[in-house]
Amino acid sequence: MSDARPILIAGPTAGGKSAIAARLARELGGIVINADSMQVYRDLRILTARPTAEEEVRVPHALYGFVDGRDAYSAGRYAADAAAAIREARERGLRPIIVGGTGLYFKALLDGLSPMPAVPDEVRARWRAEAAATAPGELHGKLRARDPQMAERLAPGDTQRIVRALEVLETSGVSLLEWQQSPREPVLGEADTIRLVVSPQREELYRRIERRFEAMMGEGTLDEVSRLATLGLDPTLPIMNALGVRPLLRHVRGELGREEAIGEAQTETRQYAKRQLTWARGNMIAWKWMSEKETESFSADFICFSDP
RNA sequence: AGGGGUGUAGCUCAAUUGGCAGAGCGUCGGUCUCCAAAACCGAAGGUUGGGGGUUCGAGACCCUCCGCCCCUG
Repeated sequence: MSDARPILIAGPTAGGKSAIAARLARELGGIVINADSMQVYRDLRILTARPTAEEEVRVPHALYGFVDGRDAYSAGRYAADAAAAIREARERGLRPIIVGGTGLYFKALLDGLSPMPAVPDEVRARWRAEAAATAPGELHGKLRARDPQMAERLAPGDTQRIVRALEVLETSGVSLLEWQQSPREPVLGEADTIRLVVSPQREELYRRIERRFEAMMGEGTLDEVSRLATLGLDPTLPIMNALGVRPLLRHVRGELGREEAIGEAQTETRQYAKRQLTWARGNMIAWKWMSEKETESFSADFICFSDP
């Protein structure tokens, strides 16, 4: 009998996850399912290191490049989309290989998300506008007045979460804390998965990040960023926060030299990789940690180590 | 070679003209239940180029050596 458990592959950006996922999918008869918050968008294929069209032909892929950059995707939508993708993979007899760098998306799959009210765009927009217009501590004060327990848990400068708490409270009349305490329903049981964290040593990882960004420049990422610029998107949209977008946009506008823009983008990427590793250290303790190199010899006896 | 300038944290620069060596960025660590490539919190880091002198006290003033920059020949 064959093992059909989904394989989850997490780890820092540029660490070599995608290559492993594609190889496993090929060898095990699987489908690569995205777990990356930026690779869901159609725009910026090169900059977000999304698989090429040829790769998607060679091996089945799902949840890549299917969201418009004008939309704000979310962990909640991901949990639903990934559940559907896993279901469909099983119907097609394909083993799910879920790969990506977004820790929260894996958490949403394994722990589930508490049910949350749908916040109307109007409410969300109003609180965000208020957040932008007031001093950082002020918004926290408003939350403390309405929901002291929730305010207690949030740093006064953490505008994003304060806005979230305020919008949920306003639309539902119930504290976000209460919503969060309601039971969560995982998409996948941890025991029914094989989980890998792939990462080279820090120094090697940083070298790879720097090399990869140079390669992206060579592949024409500047063109896709220029194209993005012409869309005139709201700068607060997630796609506009993709690593490298800000410095490259400034370069396209002539506000920043090419080398400086590259340097800033590489720095952003290193910082992100560090955050990913911090997340993984704290949240992926029961995962199998390995470098890309270590994975080269493992696929044959894959089942051995993963099935103690 | 002569003249001028400059040297402070990994980088860019402060230090009320002699009175406790700081900031931003970077680096490192952490938080995190629906924007997570986000948002936020914290920490380390210095023989102030070297040596000598003046002074109760020197990053600052004096001497000297070294490095870098500019001008002149």
